[in-house]
Amino acid sequence: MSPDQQRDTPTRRRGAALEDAILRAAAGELRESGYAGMTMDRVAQRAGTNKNAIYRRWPTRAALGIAAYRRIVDTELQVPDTGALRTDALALLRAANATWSSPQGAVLRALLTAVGDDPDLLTLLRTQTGGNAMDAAWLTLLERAVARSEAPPEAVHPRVASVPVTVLRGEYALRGLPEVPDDVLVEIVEEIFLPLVRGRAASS
Amino acid sequence: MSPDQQRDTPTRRRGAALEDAILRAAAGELRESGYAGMTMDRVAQRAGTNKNAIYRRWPTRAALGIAAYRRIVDTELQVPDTGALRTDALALLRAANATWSSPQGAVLRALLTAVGDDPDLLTLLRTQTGGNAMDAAWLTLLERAVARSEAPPEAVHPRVASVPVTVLRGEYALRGLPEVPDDVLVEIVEEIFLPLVRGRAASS
DNA sequence: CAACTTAGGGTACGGAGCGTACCCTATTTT
DNA sequence: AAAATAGGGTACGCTCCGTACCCTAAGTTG
Repeated sequence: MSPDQQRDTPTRRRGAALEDAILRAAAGELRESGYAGMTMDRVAQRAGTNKNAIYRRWPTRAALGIAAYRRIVDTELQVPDTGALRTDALALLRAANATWSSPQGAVLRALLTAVGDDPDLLTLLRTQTGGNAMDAAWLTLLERAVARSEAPPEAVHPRVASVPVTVLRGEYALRGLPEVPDDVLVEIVEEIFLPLVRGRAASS
Repeated sequence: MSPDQQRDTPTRRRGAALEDAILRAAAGELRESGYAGMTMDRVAQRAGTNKNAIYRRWPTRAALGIAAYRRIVDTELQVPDTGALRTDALALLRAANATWSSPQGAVLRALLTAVGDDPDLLTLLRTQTGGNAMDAAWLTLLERAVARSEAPPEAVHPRVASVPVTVLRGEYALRGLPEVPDDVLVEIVEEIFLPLVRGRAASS
């Protein structure tokens, strides 16, 4: 709740400077109090401005939340390259799980449910979040496995690539939140992902 | 918003009768206005009672919503038996999709997001909803396929059984709500489920 | 049958929080 | 210098959850 902005100077911020201050404040609230705690009034106060300035830029709280979320994402997901598909997949799935179980992940999940009925915001969130980067990572994983003849070429398929993360997300959605234990990750890789890859060999 | 209860008789309902009236009213609201429209005040008014009587029985709106949801579920999911795994799976997945895309499914999804951070309510919802029945259905599907030697015995596994529905749910979660088109269902079965079943043949 | 206990009913309220409306003032543009 | 634009301050309306009182009907007990 620290001011985050020195309003000493009676100079009135405008445009980009103000927008930046708002986003910084919103991101701070997200970090400290989660999405539920990111109140419009609090954000306004923390940014040293008022709700007018916010609503002039974002039509709704959820939109602001998504915009602010970018600021707390430490992106730069790097694709593991351990030399074997199994260990690569496990590493990537662990990375995903770490993200989802972090406080940051809690914010993300809250955002997801908050915009669950607005397709536009939903796709916006997905593009900003790098959920697409995740899929891309799994695809390169698969390509490498194919190059090592560890997997059939037919395994390089977007649906296949998205399965592990989807199942992991399912765990979060159905069970409560705490965190998905590591043996579940192993199970996803060994009981689902690897058999799936293998099974696409003699396919159409 | 029709009274749903004749309060002509000054006879004051108690216990089970009242509880039933409340649940009926809540279910009616769910049907007509969805979970968002299921206001405690409206339920109370519609049941011809007041919020006291409700809160004496359910601690929170979400709990009432879950209890009322049972009433609008037309359960009795029957396991398809077409003679082939592919068509069985497709039929079952279509049934699941029909449920999820119906207004009833919208209520269910709203409930899911509403209780997303309460593990207790979450499991309560899952047991009442028959999400478990779904898994069981997929398992019998697999068992029949094994009996026809259409699938290896190792394919009968809870994780395998839950994959198609999980992926379907993922479609709803990531894309907006409207409805998942049929070719996606076909894709899930052909590109994921069947290869997965096949791939578990020479497994551990 | 009278006294007592329990549970409903009526109603009002506190508290959040979103989104909006006004009106004034500092900046920027013309 | 005048006009247009965008911030700031502040107060509201509105919805809705959950709670608090206080009164009364229905059951329960002696």
